Amino acid sequence: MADLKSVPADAYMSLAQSYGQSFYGALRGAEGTRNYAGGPAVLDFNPSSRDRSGDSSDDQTGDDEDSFDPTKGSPSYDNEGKLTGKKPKEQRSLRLSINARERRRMHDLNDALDGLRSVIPYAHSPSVRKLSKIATLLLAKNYILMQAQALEEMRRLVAYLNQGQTLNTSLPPFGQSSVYPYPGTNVPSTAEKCSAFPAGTSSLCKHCTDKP
DNA sequence: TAGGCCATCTGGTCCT
DNA sequence: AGGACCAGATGGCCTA
Repeated sequence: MADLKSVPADAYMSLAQSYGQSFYGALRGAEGTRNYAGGPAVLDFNPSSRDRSGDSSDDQTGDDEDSFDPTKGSPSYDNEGKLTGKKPKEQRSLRLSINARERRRMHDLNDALDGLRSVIPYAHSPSVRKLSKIATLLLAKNYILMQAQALEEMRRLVAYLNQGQTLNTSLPPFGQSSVYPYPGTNVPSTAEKCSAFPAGTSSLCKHCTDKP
């Protein structure tokens, strides 16, 4: 907990602001919402201001042009509203290609996050909700700090054993590092999840924010 | 039903 | 020119 306390609240606020809308919330899972393999993805993104003759790509390849009809679309404009040289169909094709690439990039990012989840001390059973992205990152940071502290502890112990030096007893007993995300168990309760956040309360934790 | 979390699309910027 | 990265916007799903 100590490490998370070290993260200033205004840092969270600035992060929240940078993400806009409601980025922060409860520690919750999203297994039910992870459906990018054929997920919804059919969005009508700001149709009034953009060149969107067809719907959005909703497959993995990004080359879905079934609903695109260049004859129905307006002429090609750039982001300043100026006409561009590319035909609408070419523009659409390019856009779909870019979308697919971005989708792939985000999938890679999510795969990396899954890998991170798999190595941090958190319950991995199917009955336990998957950590959110932000919780994964925060707990990973916790875990790294805890490991660093444990390593330092071991070094001191080795030095003591080798040289007969006095142990620095200010450190907590081995394995009881204050930065360990959820001490004592691998299956955190809501309160334990809550305690992983700064100062005992956090806008990151719905359990905290629901407190009176 | 509101809020949280997410995937996706999109345009902008930077780099190769 | 094309790709990578980023952030904003949007809508869907889920939970309290």
